Amino acid sequence: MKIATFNVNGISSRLPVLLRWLEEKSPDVACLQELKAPDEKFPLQAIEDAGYKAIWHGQKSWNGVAILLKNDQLAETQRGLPGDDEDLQSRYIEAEVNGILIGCIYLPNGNPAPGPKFDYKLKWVERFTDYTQKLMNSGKPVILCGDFNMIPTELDAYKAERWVNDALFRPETRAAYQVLIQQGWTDAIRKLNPGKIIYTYFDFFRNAYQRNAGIRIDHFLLSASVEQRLVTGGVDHDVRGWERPSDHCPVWIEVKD
DNA sequence: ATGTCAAAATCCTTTTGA
Repeated sequence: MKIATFNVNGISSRLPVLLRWLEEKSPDVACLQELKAPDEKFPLQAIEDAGYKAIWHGQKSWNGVAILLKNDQLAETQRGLPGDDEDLQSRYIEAEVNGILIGCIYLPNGNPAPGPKFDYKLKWVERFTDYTQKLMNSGKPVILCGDFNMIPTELDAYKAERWVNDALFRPETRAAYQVLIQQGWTDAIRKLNPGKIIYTYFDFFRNAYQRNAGIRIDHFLLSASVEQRLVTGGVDHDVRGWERPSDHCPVWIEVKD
């Protein structure tokens, strides 16, 4: 089973890229982030025409997440991150596929930092970490994937020293990432490529993609039983070079059935 | 400090978030 994550950066404006990517790479499961569209604007017909069923949690202008499954209906297990009824931002959706819980995450960016957005990010991660501990304790096979907006280590940023004051790489963010990982999750892409420079995001400024000046913020975190089934994985780097692309590359893994 | 992109509001330019 091939599972992918892709921050599409606006599902309406990037629909041609999304459809071409589904056609060319044909993941079984696709977790999408930053739909930037309300529920009623989700392009269900185009996605069904491409051979996928979908669940989605939209939001006007910002955020929004979805999970697509090839040829089959999805069994949704969670919509919205639990733990705060006042948080209305659409940043989490989860489904069970072939016995694996798949959580699709769009973690807050948090810039500018410090400030209220950074405070929200740290609170969100804390709430997320409470929830993922429950998932871990359940003993089920779990995959957490998406745009984490967290640069794990210096290896994961071009000129990391320039990111130290950014919400994606501040000490508080890295510490929160470590707390999460230490619950027992495996960073699949790093596990497959120890020591290798891999980027999943290239901003639109200053030809970042052409200069390979990126960061690695789109992740797959696996519970132990899924890690044992991990076959391979990668980054669809070329997609970032397509016409009118997202600023993120799709990332994917394959696990044994 | 800068840069790009797309969408919404301030409404055909400017502001915003990323």
